[in-house]
Amino acid sequence: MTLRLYNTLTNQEEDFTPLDPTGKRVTFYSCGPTVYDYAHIGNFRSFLNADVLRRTLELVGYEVVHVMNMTDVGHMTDDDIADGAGEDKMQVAATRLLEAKKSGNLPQDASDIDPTDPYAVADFYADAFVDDARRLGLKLIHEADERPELMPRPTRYIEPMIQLVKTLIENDHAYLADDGVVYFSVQSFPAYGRLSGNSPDKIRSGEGGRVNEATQAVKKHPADFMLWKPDPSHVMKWPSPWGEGYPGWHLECSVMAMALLGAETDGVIDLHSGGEDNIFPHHECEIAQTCGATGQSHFARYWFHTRFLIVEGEKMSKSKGNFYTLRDLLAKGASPAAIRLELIKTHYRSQANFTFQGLTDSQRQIDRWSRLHDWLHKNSAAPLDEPGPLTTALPAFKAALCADLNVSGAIGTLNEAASRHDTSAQPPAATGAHTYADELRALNAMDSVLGVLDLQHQASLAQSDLDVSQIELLIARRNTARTAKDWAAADRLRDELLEMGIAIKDGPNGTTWSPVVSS
RNA sequence: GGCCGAGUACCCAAGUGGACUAAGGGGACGGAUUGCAAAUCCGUUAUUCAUGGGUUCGAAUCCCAUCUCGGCCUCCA
Repeated sequence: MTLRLYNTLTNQEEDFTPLDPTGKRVTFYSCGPTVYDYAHIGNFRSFLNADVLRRTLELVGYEVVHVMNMTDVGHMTDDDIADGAGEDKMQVAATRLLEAKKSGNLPQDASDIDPTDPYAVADFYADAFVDDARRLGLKLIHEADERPELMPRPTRYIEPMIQLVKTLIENDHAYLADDGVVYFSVQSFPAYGRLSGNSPDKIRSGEGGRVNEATQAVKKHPADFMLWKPDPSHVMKWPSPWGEGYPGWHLECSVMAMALLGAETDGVIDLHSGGEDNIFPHHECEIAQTCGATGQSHFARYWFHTRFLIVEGEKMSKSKGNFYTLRDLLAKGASPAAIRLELIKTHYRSQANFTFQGLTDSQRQIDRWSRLHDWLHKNSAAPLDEPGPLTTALPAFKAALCADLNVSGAIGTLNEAASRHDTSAQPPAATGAHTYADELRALNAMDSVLGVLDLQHQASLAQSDLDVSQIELLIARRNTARTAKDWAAADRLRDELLEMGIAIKDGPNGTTWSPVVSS
């Protein structure tokens, strides 16, 4: 089945075919997090969509080499290209950690880090990101346990960055300006603007309100962007032919993608993903740098961008109080599986609205799929006269994903099939050659892309963090009261559990419980 | 000012010219079940797709205009 994907480069949906002559291997680079702070759920929507794309590629039979960087070079808070004004971001992070340490608010796992060491700060947030990403089921994280090079760190690629800058100067794509900074010359690269539509003649310098007048003057064109800035005062700095300083922030992706994925293809890779804000300037500049050095017509052949997430109908911002990290949501009792589903269920090219209602919806959805999974597992030996509904629906599920990752459509086909199984009853009598194990396989194939059932299973194991014995004691006392028909006492115990954040359900096979999510 | 998206039921969200008398989930309502709830199971819930025109035998889907919302135009996923 051919995957159709929207390519930002051409502004249209295209058939996806990899560069690999055998048509099997796909090279995929994702712009990952900056590690100056905890990643928020908007970041994770982008990373999760990349994960869904990667899993879809695998479902249809490709072998994916997926790389995601973790940006640990300390950029500036007002990082306009020329000047790097403002504070060093790594310095800001360090100060934040130092203050937290003084006030005793430092997270448990950070109590022994040295906030004055920028590498330690970066490591701290990088580790936090890996933990978060693991909880949300990013497949890449598990691979990176064995192959850490799949999650490269720019600070370990400074030398090839310097090499790239040298090459660009030799090719007349870059120049050393009067302020000592090396800039890329956008006018030397006619394709500049192809990805974003912001060609040099269309760019209104300073329209975004963030450029520095003084630095614009030394550049040949206002859109020229920094490749190397000498600055001995920067927290993270390295020697270079242009003085001690730091690299331009677009450089890392070009260098690491070429080194890890494009070594045998002259720096050309199949797929590159990021958030919509990466289109310009970040990815535009990556293309210019990379192609300027390789002479190839393409850097990535397909560009995949996820739209922004808004929260409760509004742009997410700290001042509105709707800014959430994964940790914030977990603290409110949301499960990683529900968060994952909530973040992937809206088409990646639509703006998604994250809501607590949606989180509840997603959790219920997952509970139903889990119940179906358990039921199929329990009855896996039972025969079916014909291929079951999930088995029959699997091609339609794949087809939906192949239509530019129509996750909602795919979930629709799954639900339609799922509703044809009555999980509250025994499987109907049959004698055919098919079995419920086939149905289970189909469900698992679908979940290999959605990636929620394993997370849900892990979460139910992790509930042992709660005081289970206390909960079970209260439930036992309540059931004793119920047997004695002491309804008042039973209801009091139920309320008590609810106050602890535990909802209980009396089923035909006894009482079960689950944590309540609060908004 | 330039470029790019979006507006489908109470909410989330598919569908992008003909099997649409518009998927799926949540909610709500009715029924089964229950000490009462919750959960579960069954059923019902948009003659209509922001608005106004147009193209067409046929439009939620194409075109034009209008309104509304969002993003990018050198911090940002």
